[in-house]
Amino acid sequence: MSEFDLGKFEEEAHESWIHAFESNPSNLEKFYLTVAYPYPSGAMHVGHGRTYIVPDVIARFWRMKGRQVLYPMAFHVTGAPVIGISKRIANKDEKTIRLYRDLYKVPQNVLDEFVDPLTIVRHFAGEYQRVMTACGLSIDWRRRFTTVDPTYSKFIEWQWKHLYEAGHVIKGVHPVRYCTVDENPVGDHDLLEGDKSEVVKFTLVMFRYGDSFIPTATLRPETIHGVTNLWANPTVTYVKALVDGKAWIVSKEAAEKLILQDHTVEIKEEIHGKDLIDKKVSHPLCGEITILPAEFVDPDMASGLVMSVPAHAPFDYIALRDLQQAGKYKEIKPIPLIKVEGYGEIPAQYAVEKAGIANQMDSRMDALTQEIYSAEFSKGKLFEKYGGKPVRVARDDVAALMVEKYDSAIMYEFDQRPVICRCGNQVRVKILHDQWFLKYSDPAWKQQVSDHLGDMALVPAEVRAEFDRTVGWLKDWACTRRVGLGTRFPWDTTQLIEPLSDSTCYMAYYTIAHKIREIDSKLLTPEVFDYIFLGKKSEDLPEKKKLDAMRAEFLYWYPYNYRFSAKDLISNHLTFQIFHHVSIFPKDKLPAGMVVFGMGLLNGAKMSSSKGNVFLLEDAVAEFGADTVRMFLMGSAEPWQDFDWRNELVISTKKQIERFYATIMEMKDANGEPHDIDKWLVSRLQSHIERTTEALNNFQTRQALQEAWFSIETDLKWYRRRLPDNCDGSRELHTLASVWVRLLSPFIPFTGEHLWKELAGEGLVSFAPWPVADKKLISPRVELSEELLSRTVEDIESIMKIIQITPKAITIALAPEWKHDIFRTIAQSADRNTVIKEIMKDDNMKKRGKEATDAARQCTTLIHRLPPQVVTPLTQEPINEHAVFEDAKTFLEKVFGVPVHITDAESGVHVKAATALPFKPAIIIE
RNA sequence: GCGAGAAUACCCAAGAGGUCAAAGGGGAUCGACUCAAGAUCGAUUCGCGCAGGCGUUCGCAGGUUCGACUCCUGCUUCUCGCACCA
Repeated sequence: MSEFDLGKFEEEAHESWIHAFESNPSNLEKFYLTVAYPYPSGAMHVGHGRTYIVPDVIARFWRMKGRQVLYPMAFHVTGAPVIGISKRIANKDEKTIRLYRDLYKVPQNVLDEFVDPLTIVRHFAGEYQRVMTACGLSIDWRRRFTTVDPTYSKFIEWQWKHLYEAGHVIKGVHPVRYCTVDENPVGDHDLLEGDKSEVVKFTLVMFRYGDSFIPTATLRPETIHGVTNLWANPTVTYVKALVDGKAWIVSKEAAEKLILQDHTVEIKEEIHGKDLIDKKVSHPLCGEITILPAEFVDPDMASGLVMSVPAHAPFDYIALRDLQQAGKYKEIKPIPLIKVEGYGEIPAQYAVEKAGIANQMDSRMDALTQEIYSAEFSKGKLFEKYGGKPVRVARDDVAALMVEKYDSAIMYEFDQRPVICRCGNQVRVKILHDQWFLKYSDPAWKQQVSDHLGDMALVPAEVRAEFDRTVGWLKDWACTRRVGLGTRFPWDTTQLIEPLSDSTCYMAYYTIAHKIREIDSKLLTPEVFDYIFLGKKSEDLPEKKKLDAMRAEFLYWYPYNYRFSAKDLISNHLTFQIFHHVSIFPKDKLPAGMVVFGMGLLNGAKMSSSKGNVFLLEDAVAEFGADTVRMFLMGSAEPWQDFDWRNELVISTKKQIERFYATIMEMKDANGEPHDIDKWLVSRLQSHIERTTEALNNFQTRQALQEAWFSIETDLKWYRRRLPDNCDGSRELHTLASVWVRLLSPFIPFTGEHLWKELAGEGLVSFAPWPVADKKLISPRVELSEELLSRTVEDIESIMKIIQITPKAITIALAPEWKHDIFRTIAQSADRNTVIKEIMKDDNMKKRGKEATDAARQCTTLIHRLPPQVVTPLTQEPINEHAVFEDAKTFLEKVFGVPVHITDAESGVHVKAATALPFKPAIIIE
């Protein structure tokens, strides 16, 4: 007998699996599943393990169910992260080098090569494939590709041609967060501070000041009619600069910002803030006004100068009031221009006084400003003399008018500051030109996506709401980049296609990936792909025979059945791919389903490579064995739940596999004659088969393991207890072993292959037929009898525990026939309130009086407590309780070590016998 | 802040109005087998009970119902997402 040695099983299986999972179109029905391809910039940890093992278990399950299964894998290497990594390594960044050298265990000579970004992804792509293979993933590796392969780029170009022609790709101008030191846009994850900041759009209202303009930044251009003065900060240094050839006065900071926002700026002279105070300025829409001093004016906020509307802005109101209380500028009065219900004549005054705010420093000022702003925007209306329009309309109208006729410009600014880049520099808003977008905001496109989403199978069902919301929420997506790896953008080859945007239809590419390599990428025109994927014929197609083969391959496999991914991708990748599919592919080739995963924890904390809180998958496989890792990951939570990796729990998983191995080895040679209890074991096995199958149909790996592993094990324990003395298991055990190995082999395929060979199974267990429950072998009678017996044993045990006497004998007294009648009547009756009356009408029962009503009440309680799958068959055809206990008498005596008597309750043995009920005999321990 | 989901005994977790003191697993404790350890098997794991029972529980506070772990409302806490990033 061979020893349990996972390492050896792995070696054997790998040998037999070479090329085994390469999958081609056939007569069988297909099952195509994909998983989000990895970006290989580091080593795999156990969290990655689950991402790829769940689909593998499902793939193996469907393969055994007789489907032609395709599970492909590729590597996403486009984008910028790896560029940053190589730069950091080139700059000898200690932290990065430590991560790669010590945690990921990259040999020094390889690490030296990492100054080239492509080397990094090539190295780790190789590592990924090696570790994935070690985990037993049944991947068709012939189809492997990377997203920088020339043929893949051709595929992307084809795809984008279609998106462009459909009007989904548009060119625009876009304000972005920009670091002037890095000379690059910065994403949220690159920010040290201000990661919640948003870019807001200010209108610069241009006041005339001598030969210059003073631009004041506002979000409320419609309030121009209520401007009473400007605010300048007397402590700040302003500059006079030629902006696009015109003289502007702005803060120093603003001058720098304007350069990034499409203006030419030439600074002429500095002007001290205090020199602006009391100067006159004018604007055609409000006439001549004065510049007043205010320290709240922030030079780093937009232009550094603001207009004052004391009637509608609490800050302006208070600042003016403070000055007036000091006896200055008494002649200035707030000019209201917006009517808003519930805020009196002058809303800012009303709100400030109502809140009892004493001065500018009050902490409630921001909230108050926000309140007035919202109230006026949603409910406010301009006075008739200013046009009478609602604020929400007037705002845009006035802004447009100002830009058109009164020299106004737009200035972008953050809604909060500071915003600091990872490099420590202040982040600015920069306007990017020639920025291209995918027009996800297009309502018609959204509608197509929503419609298809409704037809898709989403697992678990709860994620549907999040998908729906994402489709509604998506705005235009900037889809070109200036740095990184990737495919050139066809309409501006200085730019690259953004890495999420090149990963939306590659599931279709898998179907042809191994064949398209044979064609020179220069020949891969859009017409070639039109033919392969859309069946569009055109003249002069190259390599027609090969194209036909690819077309056939695509038609066979597509659409994919299920896509697997972690839930954090719902709001981008998973939704994007539906957008792209509905735009390019015909209806019958659209994605069929998705399975969304939960996240992984390590010892209760989030896994994070940068924090060092990772356990490498390769180390886990080496330490515990691939099957252990697989079974642990599948059994610790359902795929969509978060899971937690804990080494001490993994160890006990390994013991379980070992126990399974020992049990199968023990059963494989069993060949005794079947006993009564075998019928029970076989009957139970059928429902375990059914339930395991059902669970895997629904991707419930944990539930499936529960059924296929623990339920069967529990049954076997009872079986062994019930086996007569000196009896070995029967030949039925051999059948059970064969079924059991197959049920578990999607989870533990290495052990599965080994045991399958031990059982003399045909071929590989990976391709063995999935067990099917045989209804004929299910015997409810037998199961019910065992249920009665085991319940009674439990009862006896629980009584013995309490009474603490050493029993000399046990008597089991069975309920008389008339109690069975009552039990049946109650179980079958619809109305439990009147059923007792019904029963008592019977003369036979009347005679028994209280005894009968008591029995009826007890039966009612009992029926409530028994599961319906017990009650229903009992009412249809009662089991012969006497026979059950007589047959099990030897067993009972063995268990309890005392003589067991079986008798009828009414034979007068004991007063306690009166408590006997159907399915619940009275127990007398003496 | 906004959107989506979650909260069950020592831990993980099943549970979709009466089958619930609540499956299963883990851990722990006790016992059996062993010279011993490991493995395996059995028992216990909310409290109280010398007869199969009773009492109190499923984040917190209310509500609906004859009856709620399950439905509704509010609150608290946690996870994920909120974009130009894989």
